[in-house]
Amino acid sequence: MTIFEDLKWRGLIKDITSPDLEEKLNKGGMTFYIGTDPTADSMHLGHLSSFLISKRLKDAGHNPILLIGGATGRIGDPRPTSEREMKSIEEIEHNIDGLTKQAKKLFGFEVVNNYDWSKDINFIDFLRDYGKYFNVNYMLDKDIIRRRLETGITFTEFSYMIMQAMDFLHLFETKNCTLQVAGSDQWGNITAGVDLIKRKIGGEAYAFTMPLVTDKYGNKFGKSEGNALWLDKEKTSSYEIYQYLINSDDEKVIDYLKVFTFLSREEIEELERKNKEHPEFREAHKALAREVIVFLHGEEEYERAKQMSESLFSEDITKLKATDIIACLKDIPTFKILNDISLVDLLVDASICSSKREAREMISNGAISINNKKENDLEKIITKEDSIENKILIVKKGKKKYYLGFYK
RNA sequence: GGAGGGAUAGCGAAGUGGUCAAACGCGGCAGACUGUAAAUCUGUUCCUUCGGGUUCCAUGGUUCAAAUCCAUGUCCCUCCA
Repeated sequence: MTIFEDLKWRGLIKDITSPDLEEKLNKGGMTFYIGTDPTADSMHLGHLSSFLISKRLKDAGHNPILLIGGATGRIGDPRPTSEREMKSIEEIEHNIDGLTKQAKKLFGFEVVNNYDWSKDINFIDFLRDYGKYFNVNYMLDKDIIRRRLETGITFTEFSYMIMQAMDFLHLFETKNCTLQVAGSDQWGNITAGVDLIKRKIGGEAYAFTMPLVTDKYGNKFGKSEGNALWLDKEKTSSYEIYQYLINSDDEKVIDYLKVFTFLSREEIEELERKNKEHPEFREAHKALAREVIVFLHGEEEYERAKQMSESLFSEDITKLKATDIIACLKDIPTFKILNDISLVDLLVDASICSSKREAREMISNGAISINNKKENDLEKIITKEDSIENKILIVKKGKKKYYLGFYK
C-alpha cells in the first residue's frame, strides 16, 4: 500500500489542491509544514491527528517542519462565529515556549516560529509586496469570511489569511517547502498560500486537508466536559485520557484507531471484526487507549492508567489498603478533609458540586457514593468513621467520576 | 452622515406592565436499563441559612409593581448616502 492509499484508507485526506500530489507523496522527498497558533501552552488531543500525519509522512520519506504561529497567534484566526479575544504578548510568549518544547519532545521535528520573519515587515512594504496579490473579492469568497460577514469581522482577523499565505511563501522560498498539511477548517488559508506562491513567484506548491475528527454528533474530538484533553501529562493525566478513549462511541472507535494509531490495516481490521462480534469486550477501545497513551507518555504511564481504571471499575477498591489505594489512584482529583463536615458542604468545598443545591440534588438522585457505597442521606455528616484507615475517603459522583479525600 | 430593527439563562428562541426565576427546543448533569458504549425512558439545569435573595446589555427614571414603559450610553444587524 502506498502512503497516499494508506492516508486515504485512514480517512485522513479530505481535499487536495492538485491530483499530482498523489504521485509526489508516494515518491517521497518533499518538505512540508504543519502549523499551529499558540492559543494554549500545550497541544490537545484534537491536534494529535494532524501531528501524527506529519510522522506518517516523515516515515514515508518526507521532511516535516512544525510552524508555531508567534505572529499569526497575535492576530487570531477567524472563527466561524465571532471575533477572538486578543491574547496578551506575555501569554503568547509563554504558549510558544510550551508548544515548542512539547513538539520537539513528542515528535522531534524542526520547529519554526513565523514571528521571526514577520515581525520586521513594515506596513507600507506589506501593502506593496503582498497586499497587491490579494483581491478583496477573492478574500470575501472564502467560506470562513463569508460566514463572518453577517456577524462582523475586523480588519485584523480579515488579514489573517494573508499572513498564513506569507508563511507558506517564506518556507517555500527559504526551505523549499512545497506542501502544507492542515485541518479542513484551514482550507481557505492554505489555498491562499498556494495562490500567493503561484502569483508572486510562479512557484508550484501543494496542500491537502484532513477531515476534522468528531464524535458521532459532530462535536470536535478530544473534549471532556467541555475541557480539552491536553497532551501535557501535567495538565491531563494518562488516566483521564484512558477514560476518554475507553468510552469512545462503538461506531467511531475504528475511525479513531485509523487516525490516532500506527496500527496496520490488518491489525485494525482484526479489531473491527472483534468489535462487531463482541462490542462489550471493547478490545478496539482498549487498543486505542493503549496505542495513544504509550505514544504520548510511554509504557509505564499506560500501565498505571490501565491499572487504575481496572481497580476503580472492576474491583472492590475498599478491600485494598489505604496506601495501595493512594498509589493506584494517583491521578484523580484530591481534596483535604480537616474536620467532621456535612456531606453537602464537603461536596461543595471539594469542588465536586458547584453549589449546595446541586449537591443536594446529586445526593437525592443517588449519584453520590462514599467508598463505593451509595449515600442518600441529605443530613449525612462525614466523620473519621467513614474513612478508610482514618486516612482517606473515596467519593464517587455519577458512574465515572472519582475524587480522593485525605485526612490531615 | 441618515433611516429602521435588535441585545433575554451555555446556545437558539418565546415573553412586550403584575399570574415571570422567565414557555419551548438543543446542550449539560444525574437516575433506570447496559458493556465505564449507544438508543430509550425519567428527573434536573441562578444562589440560598428554604424565610428569602440576586437576574433579562449598562446607567438613570416613571410606577404600588418593570425583562416589558421613558431617557442616555454601548454593541450588533439591514437599508440609504
